[in-house]
Amino acid sequence: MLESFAPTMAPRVRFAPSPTGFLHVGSARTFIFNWLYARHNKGTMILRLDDTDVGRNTQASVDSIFEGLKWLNLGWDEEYKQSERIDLHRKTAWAIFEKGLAYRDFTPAHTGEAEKSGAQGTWLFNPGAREISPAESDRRAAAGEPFALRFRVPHEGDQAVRFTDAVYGEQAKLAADIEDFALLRSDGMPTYHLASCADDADLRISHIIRGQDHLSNTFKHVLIFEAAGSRPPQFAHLPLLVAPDGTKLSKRRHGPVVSVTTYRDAGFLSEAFINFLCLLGWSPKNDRENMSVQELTEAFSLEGINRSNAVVNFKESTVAAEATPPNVAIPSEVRESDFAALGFAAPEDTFDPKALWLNAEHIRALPVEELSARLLPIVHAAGFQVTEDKMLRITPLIRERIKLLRDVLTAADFFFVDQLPPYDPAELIPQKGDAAMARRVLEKGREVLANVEFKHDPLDQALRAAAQELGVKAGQMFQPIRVAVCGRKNAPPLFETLEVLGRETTLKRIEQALQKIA
RNA sequence: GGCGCUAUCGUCUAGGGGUUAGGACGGAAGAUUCUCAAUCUUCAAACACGGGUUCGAUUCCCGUUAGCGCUACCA
Repeated sequence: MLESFAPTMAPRVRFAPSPTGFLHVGSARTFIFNWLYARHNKGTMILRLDDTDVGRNTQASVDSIFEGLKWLNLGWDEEYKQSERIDLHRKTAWAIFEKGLAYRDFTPAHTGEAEKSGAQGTWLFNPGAREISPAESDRRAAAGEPFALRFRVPHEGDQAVRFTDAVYGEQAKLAADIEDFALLRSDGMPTYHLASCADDADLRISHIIRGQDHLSNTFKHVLIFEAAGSRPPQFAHLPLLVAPDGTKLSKRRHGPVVSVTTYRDAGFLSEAFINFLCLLGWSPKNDRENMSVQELTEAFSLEGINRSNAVVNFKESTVAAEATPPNVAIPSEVRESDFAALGFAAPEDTFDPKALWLNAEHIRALPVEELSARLLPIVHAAGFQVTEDKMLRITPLIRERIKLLRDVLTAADFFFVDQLPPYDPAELIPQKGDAAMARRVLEKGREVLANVEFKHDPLDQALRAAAQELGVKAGQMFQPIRVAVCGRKNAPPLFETLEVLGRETTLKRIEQALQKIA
């Protein structure tokens, strides 16, 4: 082959969402795989808005897509809008018509959904439409009669349309089984198939990496490319992302967990989210799982993509499915905080456990300064006043205790507030102890902590010595103090915590605890 | 209905004519520890079913079943 002597060209790939809904996780994964392929091969990443369906496009969808992509923070090299390229699409369609490979169909468009489900057998073309003579076709068109332009699929004989998919291998389908699909609608607007192929050819797309739901459409696309005189690009179809019940992801059925911004708002790190999505339908084949974007880029290849659908294992919120009337659309700006109101479970148990684990891993891998900087705005947004410096000292204490960035709010709350929220005084009572012991421990603690230096080692020594003096175990000494200063039993290590809290706050909270059990 | 695609632990996956079918998440148990978390150790858990081919199939072929996709003048 001649091509084999030519230097291999840098690939050009595209992500082509249609703005008819928010950016969902499946689309995000398609974007990521395209991006990874482009970067791995030093190619070009193109973003193209496939907005030819004017009736269903919304600005809100466009915004949602950009919002989601912006969070992913991967970027792209070129950007196009299909709606600005309609002349090209029409030109392509009429060129195909001129070659005799398309014809005008004056049959009125199917109106209802009636035909869809009841369709028995295969519909290939509208009766009579193919046979209209060129002269009559021209005459009726000139008379202003509306028509759709259809591709004249060669149904006679047993010729097959073929292509090789990088993931699914050799594909062939009898042309006789392919219907005469539309190129131009009766309003003159291009259909998805035509616009997509015309643009792919014009933008010199070398690899089309997209969802498997397009696998059977690809036969039509090959027909269009060939009719337009272009060589079809390399195709690579991705297995679909499905819900735990096996059905495709849908916001109405599955709630906000399918929207990219939900992950962002819940406190996912975009790099963890990307990592998670990459592991769905692709494998580096060396048992690596926790990977940075850099590592993913290096490891990515089309060969690692597998063929069966992958389940995003979030918790099915059946309550919501039943409680939410099916005809009530959930607004796209639904936030994690509204989950409960809508009947969805709390975020920590709705997300795929693996996504949560990866996020925790990525959080721990972040340098303290960076994690702290990411946490700060969340804390501020929640209405707490914390200095950058204090946050920097809190961060190491919670970074192994949070799975989502937002967990900072529950893991470190006692550092932020002046007055601890009310807690059960019974919590102050240590293991195998009683209220009297709790009181003795707190009184001793108050005495010791009034003088000791508020640094880890001196605190450690002083409190342990105090425990010995009182004849209680170290744990019995620490627990009442921990609850007194944190308001709960489960908290970061005591000495580090006291160090950050400082003497004044510590003593004040011990005093309050003492009053609680008085 | 037609056409296409898919089938390994609960989930994501590795593997491949002969393996104790590997890893990870999640689960269970234990160790460690001032609680929680993290960490470490251990355990349970899978080749959808039926036919071939073969000395031998989870792996190759066919069928069945199931799931998914397409079957629009949606994308």
